[in-house]
Amino acid sequence: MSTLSEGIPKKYEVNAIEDTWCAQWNESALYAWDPEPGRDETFVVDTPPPTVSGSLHVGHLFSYSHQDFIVRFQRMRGKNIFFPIGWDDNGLPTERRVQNLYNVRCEPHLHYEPGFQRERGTKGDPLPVSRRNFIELCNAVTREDEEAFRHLWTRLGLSYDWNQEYATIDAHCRLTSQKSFLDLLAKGECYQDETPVMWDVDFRTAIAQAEVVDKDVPSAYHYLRFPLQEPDGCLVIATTRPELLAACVAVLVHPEDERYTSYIGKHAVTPFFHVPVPIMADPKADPEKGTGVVMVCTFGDQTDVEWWRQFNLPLRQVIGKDGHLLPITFGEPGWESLAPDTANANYARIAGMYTKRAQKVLMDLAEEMGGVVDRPRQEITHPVRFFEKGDRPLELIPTRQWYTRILDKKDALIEQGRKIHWHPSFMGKRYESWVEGLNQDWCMSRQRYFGVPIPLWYPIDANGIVQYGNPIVPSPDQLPVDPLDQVPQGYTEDQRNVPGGFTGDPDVFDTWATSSLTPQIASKWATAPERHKKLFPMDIRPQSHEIIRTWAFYTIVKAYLHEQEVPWRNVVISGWILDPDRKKMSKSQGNVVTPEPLLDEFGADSVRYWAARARLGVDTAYDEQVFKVGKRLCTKLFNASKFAVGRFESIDPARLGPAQVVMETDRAVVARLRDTVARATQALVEFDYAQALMLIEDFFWKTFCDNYLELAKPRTYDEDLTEARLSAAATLRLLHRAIVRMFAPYLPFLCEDVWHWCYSNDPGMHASVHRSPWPGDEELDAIAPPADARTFDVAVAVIDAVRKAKADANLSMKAPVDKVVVTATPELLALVRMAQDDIVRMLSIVTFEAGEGKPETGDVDVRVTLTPNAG
RNA sequence: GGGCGACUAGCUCAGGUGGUUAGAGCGCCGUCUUCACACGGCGGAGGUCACUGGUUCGAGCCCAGUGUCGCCCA
Repeated sequence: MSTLSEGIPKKYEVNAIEDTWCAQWNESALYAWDPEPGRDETFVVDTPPPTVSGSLHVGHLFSYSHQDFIVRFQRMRGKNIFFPIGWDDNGLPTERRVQNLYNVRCEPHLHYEPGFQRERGTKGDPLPVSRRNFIELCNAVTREDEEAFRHLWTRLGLSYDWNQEYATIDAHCRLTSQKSFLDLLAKGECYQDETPVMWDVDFRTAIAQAEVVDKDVPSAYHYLRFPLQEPDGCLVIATTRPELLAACVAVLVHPEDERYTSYIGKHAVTPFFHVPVPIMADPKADPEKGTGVVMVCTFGDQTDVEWWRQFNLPLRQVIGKDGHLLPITFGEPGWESLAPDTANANYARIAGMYTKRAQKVLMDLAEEMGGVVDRPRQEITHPVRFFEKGDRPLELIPTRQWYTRILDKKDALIEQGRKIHWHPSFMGKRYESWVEGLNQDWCMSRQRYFGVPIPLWYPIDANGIVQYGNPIVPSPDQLPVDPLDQVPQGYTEDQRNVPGGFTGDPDVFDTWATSSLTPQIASKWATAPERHKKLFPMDIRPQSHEIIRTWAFYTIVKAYLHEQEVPWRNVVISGWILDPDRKKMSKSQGNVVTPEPLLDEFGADSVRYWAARARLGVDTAYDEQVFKVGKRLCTKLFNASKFAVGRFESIDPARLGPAQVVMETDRAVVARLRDTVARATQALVEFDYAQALMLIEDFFWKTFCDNYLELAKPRTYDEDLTEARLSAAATLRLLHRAIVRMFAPYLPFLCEDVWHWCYSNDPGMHASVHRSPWPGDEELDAIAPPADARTFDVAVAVIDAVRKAKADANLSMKAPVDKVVVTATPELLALVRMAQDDIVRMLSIVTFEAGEGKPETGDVDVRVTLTPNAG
């Protein structure tokens, strides 16, 4: 029910309007997608599923509003809208939230405890829980978190089709994600490899290049003496990671570095551990860096990995998956030492420590011993790779992982990016530079729990060795499958993890492996091919710019690998909301503004107005002033609507058709409307909702309220239904009906309410403004054009001059004017005369003279004689 | 190191294909209240359009540099 069912409300009551229409839209399924119309008539959105375990902040209101402006406009253009919404709940953020909330830790070897309960905020050591209990907690928490988002999205008036709701951990998403993997596996695009991978020691999982960030951190070069094995003497190496000394497998110099050419082919001996390592030459050893001698460890950095492969060096793994130094014994195979006892004694001082601590202990020992440190360390700052969500530097740890081939497709992926329209266009460059910089295939397995399981088992041979090279694939009707819970065909549960039996892959997919399929998830690629064909590729992907390298990139990858298609025609990139000091809002910095109080204080329409003022791609500093401006616009629109509607509502709408618009000023203002509609429409077609809003707002406030309404007002007070009064009333109705529709994508609540005051039963219109047609030429063509398009501007020029005279004399705008003399060229004078009656009545002019002549300044010369003692 | 973007009134921002005295909102100053709105109307002050060159009859807009800030990539 409209708040207006009992008539036009006296006051603008934001909350009543919002509650009414939220409920009404939901009940009538106003935004539901219709599966019948063809692809051309449909507008399809690949909506970003928010990470529900993240904190809500105003940035969400901002970018999600942007999508809705575009969608609501397209809906009014007659498009059948496919606007799904999902929740990205699987992955680390949720796990971390559950760990903190319940103070638990997942221990996969523990048994499931049915009916497990745990108080939140329990203190003490984290409680170990089974994998299944942990996942149950994750599911419970995400359900709550989703509810918070659902509530917020509804309040904000986002026009989602809630029938299409999904969550990236639900059965359909798991099925889609697993089917995608199996499809790529069959195509030969996925492979497993046991090779050094970037590893976060706290989360204890592999991660992919896309999740790595470089951070500048303070460090130091430590200069260590490596005695030579054959002749006397020593080499001095500079290293930032002396704690990896036990993992040293070679020493490298540049082949043309004359200082060291004579050493090439000989052996150096590591300090502390007395392990002889070959001295080799390679151009990648930089003579300018440190001493020009570099030690190769397994593994300190990516170059170590390259040298290790290139020279087929041995593997000496000293860093464990948890980041502590592993127990090792010198003297055993692979750990040969010239002095094993000393080596073991030295290593015992650092075994089991985190690398940072081990470094300090080892260097203290070096100082103590003497002869190892060549010169004082040199403090530097250098970039170190971190997991974007991690706190400790990444290590390179050889582990078995699944990969998707992307390095061999860089050119094709860049080509795909060029087929997509990026808004703003320069964002496409970010995609390209990311693809150009790829140096690893996509590692998509994660050693975590709350994710989509990798749908594979592996046979175990009679000796108990897992045959990873020969995975057992589930049948399509088994999906989604959990290989740790379910059994492959031809096996029984009692064969799990025993020789001659099988084992399930314990890992889950990278969360992006599933999120990269949001188009396929929404279109139901895996289960409804016909529906998929109708929706894919999609029209737009709205998102923000920090996830171009992840979400946009991976989605393009998947669409290409599966169907050699682009996932969408357009990407629309929202900027960030920055704090007033232009810093990024983040929970850790404590500068986050929470959304619900803002909606309480200003109302959804005002908050949307604030979002609409920011162009695509432009970061915007948070400024509460803009909410107030939005609120003011809403109030103005309410008041102007109330007044305008009041001027014509007593007249039968059938008598206010286009044919009644006969006066020149009326026709002239309609010409202005036509121009505004054309420009705003063009802007919105190009996704420039901010430009469109400016045009609409300007027309509404200046042209409609400040000038036309005042100019036409006196005529609407005529007692009889004169031609002049009908013309004014018809024009007011026409302009206002268009204005309400043009504001509707931005201010959906207020506009819907106003719409129901008088337009919801109009022929050709829908009961809801949001399904009514966007104003267009067909509608405006019915009004005869003005004699001259400039009439309105000329009238305003005269009005402004009289207003200025009144203001200068500190008079009320309603004060009578004795005399106004207008001088203009014959051409413009004709226009003045056509607007003369309106001007005279509006400004209470007693004598109005218009004469031909050459104006001293401008096009129209206006001389005003004020009435003495008036006002 | 390479790339991208920004730099316009005190603040936040607009300024299609270069064309007369550069715009808005907020803030500020003045003023106006029976007859939609004081969350309003009207008027006003306020800018060497970061800087230096160049192209042009003419540049905030085009070109080449410089600077500051932010981001992306390595």
